Amino acid sequence: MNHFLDELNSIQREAAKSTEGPVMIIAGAGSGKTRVLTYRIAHLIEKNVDTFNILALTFTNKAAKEMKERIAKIIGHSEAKNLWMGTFHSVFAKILRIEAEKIGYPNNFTIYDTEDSKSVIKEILKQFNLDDKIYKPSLVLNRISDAKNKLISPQHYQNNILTQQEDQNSRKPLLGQIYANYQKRNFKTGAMDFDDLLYQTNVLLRDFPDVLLKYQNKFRYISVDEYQDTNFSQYLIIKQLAARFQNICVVGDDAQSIYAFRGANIQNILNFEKDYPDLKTYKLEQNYRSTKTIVAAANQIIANNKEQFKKTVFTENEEGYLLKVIKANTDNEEGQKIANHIFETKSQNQIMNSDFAILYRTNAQSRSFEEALRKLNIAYKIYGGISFYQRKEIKDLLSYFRLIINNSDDESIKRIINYPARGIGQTTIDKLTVAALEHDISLWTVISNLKEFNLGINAGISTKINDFVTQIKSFNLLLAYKDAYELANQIAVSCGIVKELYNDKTPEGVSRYENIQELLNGIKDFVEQPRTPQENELNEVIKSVIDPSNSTEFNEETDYSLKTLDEFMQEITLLTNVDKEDDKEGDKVSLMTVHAAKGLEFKYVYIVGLEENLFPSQLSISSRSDLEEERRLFYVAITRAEKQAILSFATMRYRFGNITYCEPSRFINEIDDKYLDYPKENIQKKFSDDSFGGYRTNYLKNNKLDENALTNNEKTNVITFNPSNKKLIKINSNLSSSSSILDTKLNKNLIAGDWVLHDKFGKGQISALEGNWPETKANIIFENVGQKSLLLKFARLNKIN
DNA sequence: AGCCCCGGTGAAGTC
DNA sequence: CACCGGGGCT
Repeated sequence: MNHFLDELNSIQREAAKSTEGPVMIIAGAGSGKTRVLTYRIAHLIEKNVDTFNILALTFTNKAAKEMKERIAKIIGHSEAKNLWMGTFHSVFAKILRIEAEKIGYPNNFTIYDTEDSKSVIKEILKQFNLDDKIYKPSLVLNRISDAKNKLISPQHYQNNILTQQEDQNSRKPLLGQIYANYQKRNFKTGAMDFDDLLYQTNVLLRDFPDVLLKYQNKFRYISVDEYQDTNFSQYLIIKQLAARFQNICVVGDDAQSIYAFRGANIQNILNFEKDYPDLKTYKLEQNYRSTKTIVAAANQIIANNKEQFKKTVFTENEEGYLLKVIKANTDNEEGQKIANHIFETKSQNQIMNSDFAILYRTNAQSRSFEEALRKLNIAYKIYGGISFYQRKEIKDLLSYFRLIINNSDDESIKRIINYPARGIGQTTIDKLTVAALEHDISLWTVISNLKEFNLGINAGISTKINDFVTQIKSFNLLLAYKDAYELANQIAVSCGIVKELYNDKTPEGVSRYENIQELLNGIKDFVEQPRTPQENELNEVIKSVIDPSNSTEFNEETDYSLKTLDEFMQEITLLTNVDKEDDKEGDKVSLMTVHAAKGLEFKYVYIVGLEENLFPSQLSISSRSDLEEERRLFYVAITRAEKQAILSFATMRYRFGNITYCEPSRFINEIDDKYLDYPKENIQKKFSDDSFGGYRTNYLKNNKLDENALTNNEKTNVITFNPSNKKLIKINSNLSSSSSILDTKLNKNLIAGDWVLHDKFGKGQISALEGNWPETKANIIFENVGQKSLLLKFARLNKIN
């Protein structure tokens, strides 16, 4: 039988065998990096490295699970079980559960998701009496998140002149105080948000050298997948842990870094060499996934980026099909054309639905594809969107679980104290919240000692609150003695959620009821799975904490083999929708965002909505580094394809309830014509007189714009009218201030020979005009900067005499 | 306390 | 268009 390393090419094999010291593997798209990483770990184990000493960080928990299974197949299940594998968040959440008390958190701390975090921020804004239109909760949270990912503490933040200046300029001078208050509150309620899982790990490793040493000794061999997507906080954790043995292997592709928006720092990979001068670098450049055409086109796109490692991805696969470009008039027509193309490709080549993927920039684009596929009876599956665990009914029930595990979890109390309705209204909750704030205690302390506070709550409502507290306490006592399924069931029934949803016979109600059942079934599955050794280790720590101290007499009888509800919660809190997906159910076309497609591959890949302001997104266009990230995203999209990539765009689409006109994405133009299959006129005739694809055209009167026929939306948004083709044009209000629209409208009257003054380029003369308004380009010879070609609709010109 | 309707406002990507 | 929050009504 072949040895597993024989399945690798020579560079892959060298990389896999290079186990000692710092290693960086730059892996081009489709170059088999997962395989290398997997075999590298298998090889370590074969060399008798204890699995207990291996840590592998992956991008999703699903990836970790798959890798573990592959390793188990090579070296055996009992061995593989001991490996620590998972995402940064899940691995360090586990370590924090063990060590939490050192940094002042309870071991059973709650993990807040984004919704919880925003709710905390809203409350702080209320307390500080701040306008949530200026301090938008999502913005505030982003700012806090950025700070944490850069390991900037609240104190540090408030003392830093730079951050203070930035916040002054953005009219949000109190952000530092909000940040400090946010951290204080969460500490008090025993809660960590996603960023805390990394931030607090850093605090732990910084302040407790003995803990650092313990984990340095434990994790002697560390590997990090998708290293290009790590942020500073993650970078530092790795650096600290690897400092003693320096057996650190990072794998990544700078060309596929697409998470800068959440703090990922491409410099981590570009600078890795500086941290480890005796680093060994391997470049995996042979692509095994895609055709020559796809690889060539992808290389050409990425070459437009300045910041990158030099590498040459090549393939020995066949030449393959050209990249097909599809033009549609509307978003609906785009859906139809793509669905038809899938239909035809299938019927000609006997291809499975699951060989097709439709990738879009934003989740909101999925609608037209769903409709079109449904019409043709093609099965599809949407990935992403709202995750199972984010659904209201699921979060409601999980909030009961959370509160039972950690009584201090204020967010959960607020969520469920009156759900199902038990007559505890907003006025009452406000009174409770104020009391908690005044005494600097958690909501739970207030409601469980209600009679000690004189809150002016009438006797009837007080009884209801006490009943609620009693119920939670009774579940609390059962936590250590019932398995997760039994207890979850009991809670779901006796809190009234099951009854509430059962009585709701609307389709939504039925679906919610089913979701609750699905959750309970999931818990049953969980209970039936035996624990891994790591889980056992964790379990012992946690059990000692959640066991109520007033019932020590039962300790002897405690059955530690029970899988309890708190364990279940730890297991699922950090699962993402990607992790929960089960790809094996049915043969379906995949619909997902490009981000979600990272790491996947399909025979036929449709990259849709390739329009300026959509892909690349509007928000990226003004900054070079953001635009480069969009380009990497496009690169990721194209390199998912094995046989053919199909690119599509629409010339108009509905956005914000308005018709907007779109231009084809610059990314299409960056691909050489020799790789593309499209009729040339497709691109040129952007504003052709094609049918309107069902959109309204009745705003004309005597061939002129009839203002009265515009919808309110159209009126309030900035709309101009193009007399040459009789169409409405929405000018994006983000891009042009209202004054500049007036200015540039005047440009319409300019003719060759006119002298103009430009804000930046100074004085110049128009030598020629080409194209019809609003696409008119002017060739202008400036006195100081020479010849420029400018689009009149954008250029800020003033005519001079 | 709870429901409904209205209007204002807002869509990138995610652990 | 879709969601959310506020206000008014029951």
